[in-house]
Amino acid sequence: MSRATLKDVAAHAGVSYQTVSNVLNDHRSVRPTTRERVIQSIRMLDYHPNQAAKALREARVTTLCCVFYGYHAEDIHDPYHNLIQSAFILEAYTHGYSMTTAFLDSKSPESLESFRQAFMQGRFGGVIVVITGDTLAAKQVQMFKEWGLPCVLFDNEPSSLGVSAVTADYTQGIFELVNHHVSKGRNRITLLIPKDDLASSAITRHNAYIKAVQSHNLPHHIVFGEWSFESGENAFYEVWNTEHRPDALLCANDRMAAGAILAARKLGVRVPEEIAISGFDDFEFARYTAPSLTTIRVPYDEMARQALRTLLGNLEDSHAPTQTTFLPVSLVVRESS
Amino acid sequence: MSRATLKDVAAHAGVSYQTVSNVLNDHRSVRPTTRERVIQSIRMLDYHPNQAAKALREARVTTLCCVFYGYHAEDIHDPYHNLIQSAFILEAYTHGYSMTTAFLDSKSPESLESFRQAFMQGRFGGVIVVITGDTLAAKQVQMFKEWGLPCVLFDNEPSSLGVSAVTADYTQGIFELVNHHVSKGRNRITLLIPKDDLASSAITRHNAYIKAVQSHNLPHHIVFGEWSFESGENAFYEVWNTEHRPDALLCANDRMAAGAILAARKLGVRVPEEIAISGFDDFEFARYTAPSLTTIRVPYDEMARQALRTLLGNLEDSHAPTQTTFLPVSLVVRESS
DNA sequence: CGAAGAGATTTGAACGTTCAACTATGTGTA
DNA sequence: TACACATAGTTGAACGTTCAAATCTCTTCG
Repeated sequence: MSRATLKDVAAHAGVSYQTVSNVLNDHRSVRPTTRERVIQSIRMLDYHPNQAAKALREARVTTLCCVFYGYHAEDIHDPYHNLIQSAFILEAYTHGYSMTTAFLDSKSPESLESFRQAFMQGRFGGVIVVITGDTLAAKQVQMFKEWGLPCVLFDNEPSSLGVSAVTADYTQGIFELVNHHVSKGRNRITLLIPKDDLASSAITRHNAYIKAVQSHNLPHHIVFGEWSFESGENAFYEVWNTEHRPDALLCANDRMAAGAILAARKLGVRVPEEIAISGFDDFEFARYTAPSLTTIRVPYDEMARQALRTLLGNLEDSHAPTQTTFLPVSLVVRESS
Repeated sequence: MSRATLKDVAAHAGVSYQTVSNVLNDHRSVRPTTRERVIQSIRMLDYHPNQAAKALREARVTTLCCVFYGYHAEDIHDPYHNLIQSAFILEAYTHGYSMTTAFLDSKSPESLESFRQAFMQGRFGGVIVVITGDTLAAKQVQMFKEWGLPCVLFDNEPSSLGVSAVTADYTQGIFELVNHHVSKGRNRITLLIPKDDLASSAITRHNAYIKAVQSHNLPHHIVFGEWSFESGENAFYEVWNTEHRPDALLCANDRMAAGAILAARKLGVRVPEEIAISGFDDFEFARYTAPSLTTIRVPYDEMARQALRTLLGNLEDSHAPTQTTFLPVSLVVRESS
């Protein structure tokens, strides 16, 4: 019933347990015939090396942790987290690692404490940090470094934190989007973006927008929301009834864009005839909206895989240089523009 | 730099390492003054018991695994998985357990093999299995039992598998929904539900629908889809142009209902005047649709917590009786009906 | 044919914890 | 005073693995 150990395999193959270990890690040379015999025994006894013992002896954990910051119950429906998390898990698997998840809130000291405890207990050996809209979180990342917890930032530029990061080329995406709207004859392009809680990825989009419209000698106009569907809906009502009524609304994510499209329909405003609306993410529901949503496809899955590989690199060589990777994004034109 | 161990604490407090262990597990009696001294030392040295060593000695893993079955890349956007997974993680945390995730496909032997390997390596000590639309998966659950892997089924009735399960009272939900439609004067109520890949939760909804309409002496009519938004859209086109044109379309999940609502709008069919449309789940986007969606709220988060507690119960006492828990659901009436 | 040296294999110790058995100390009872 | 006995604390072994050093077994060559 209980699982086979090194010694069981050794006894079965008629060698010492160290020889079995040598075969497994091909550490010291083993005679081919012996190796074959040991491998046979491993198969027959269905032996699998005990991870706990390995971790104890090697002082190396093969579990990683994905940290979601600024994660409230309402955010739970967001495909964003789901998508990247699955990508982490699958990529970790292929490298022989397990993946755990933690939800942190920079305003809750207890959540940080229980996280630290888990780390100190050796439950995971490295983290990928996903910060969405939690500006205080960056300080805690600094703390991770002090703890000696290897760390890679996801979808965030590390500024001066001194940690590696993987993100996408949002500047490129915004430029493509603005160019697209301009090419369709739009010249009153408004940006809808969250005001508070500006994660660095949002700051990047904000700055890129201003540069992009300026490059076409167009005025910039910004209206503020907060990432949610409802906020997109409200922002549309607000922006439609001002002197700045735009002919293109560039929403900083797909959810707000979906809200704006609904608001337009409720007001009887025709999209894209009277106003073009675009999103940012290219989640599944961008195809559901009526009209379907023009947006920027962000390769979150590829970014996640890259982040995981970067983290593994840091684990192997703790003095690896910190690096920031930018992945390209692409414009997806649909009916809404 | 390296972490404090039992011996470090013992040396600091001037006792033997076993005494420290006794304090931590209050196993043998320790004099209050000594206990206090040890606790002080633990604090000062920032000691945290090493999980790997604990797991090795106790042959007990404090990591659980959440298994998603029938999980294809396209399903990744589904709030369903996201929601329950977060609930698992949070509940596990409060009990001192970590949570991993695995994606299995009953048609892929490799995925099963690498999963088994992870289990044999002692990466997790129990699983919660989430099967959506993978009829072969049930056989693999049987296999888990043979491996000695404690297991709880989520959102699925175990039929004769002999494992515990947590699900919701879908029969109640369907009855409430049908009664609601009837109370609004509807008498041609059609069900939209997947045909193949019938997870037991879908079978339950299917049977409940037939009983419910029969209880009102109404005819039953069923049209088949496959859980997705697109399938809901197509099903609406199909059902609208038949002799069986319904005045209420009861969709087996929210996504199909959202698709149906879009299709109705595209055809210029007024909802709910000409036809009522209802969903099942009550995910966030049920509020996004135009009109907003009448649906059944399924307490997935509470179900997840319950499933995790059931699993922990099985772990503590491996001879605990298998039990199936049904949680109540509730009708949420919105504009679409 | 004996010694050197490489190759193959074994033994001992350690990782940090818990369990079992053992020793030392104090407390009440005959 | 001597004894039993609970209480407090200690030491030794084990969990399953890897690393370091030690031993054994061949070749190969002077």
